[in-house]
Amino acid sequence: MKMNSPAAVEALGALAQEHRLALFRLLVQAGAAGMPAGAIAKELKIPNSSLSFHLAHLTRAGLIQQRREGRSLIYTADYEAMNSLVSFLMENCCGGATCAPEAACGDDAAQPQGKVSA
Amino acid sequence: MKMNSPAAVEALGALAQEHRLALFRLLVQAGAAGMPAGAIAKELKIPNSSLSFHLAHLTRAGLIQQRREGRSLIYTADYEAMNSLVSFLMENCCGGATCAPEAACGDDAAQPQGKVSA
DNA sequence: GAACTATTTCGACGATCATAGAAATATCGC
DNA sequence: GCGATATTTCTATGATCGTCGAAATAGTTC
Repeated sequence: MKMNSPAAVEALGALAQEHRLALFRLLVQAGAAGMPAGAIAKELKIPNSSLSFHLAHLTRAGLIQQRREGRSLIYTADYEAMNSLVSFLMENCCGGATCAPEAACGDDAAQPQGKVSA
Repeated sequence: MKMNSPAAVEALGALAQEHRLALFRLLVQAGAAGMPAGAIAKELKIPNSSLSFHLAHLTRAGLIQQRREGRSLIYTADYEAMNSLVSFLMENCCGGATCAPEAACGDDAAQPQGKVSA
């Protein structure tokens, strides 16, 4: 995915909030298995309506994705977007000197290993 | 540097703004040489007062640092803070599977190579 | 198709943020 | 100390954001 300034601002803004940051990190750690909205709300201890607002915010920013599974909506972190964001932030780091691996995660390493009560 | 949730929220919030993001990336690319406030204002085409606001914001978030050089204040990106932030974001990525280099930039690679009119 | 569960949308409130001109502060060179 | 340059603080205004109860929507099961 190609990252640009407006998209990066949107993504960073989405992450710049306590609940959304915790939410995103939760999904990052959950791996490809993801988590249903209800479980997230319970984990983060916030009302469903608030969670929904934050989920929509992160989704709009392209940081997480949604899939339906039964009557639950499962959310997963978008590792590609995360990597793009990080790469964008570090672009030409240190004036072009080769110094950053520029991050890479999930593209082919995100195997499901978490528990999901599906 | 140890990163925690409030600090990460502050850092992300600082970056979640068009001008500040451009400013930070400019400094990231400027390397250890950094840039004086005036040059930044000219580069980003924003009023001094606005720039000062944004510089203070990024400084408070711990993402940039300031040093005096003559009558100019030189700002530099704090690569360590940037790396900490990225690492925090990717912590236990993919459920602990080894997949991310977790970023590294500047700690010993940020050699001055830009021009500074000192 | 009705009862049930999971999740989202609506609405209203208070709080925080971005902007930029004008005035104040700091440093320099003489 | 004075004039000049560099940067910050002050101040005011409009805009955006986070919260969460209540109602609405979507999907499941029988």
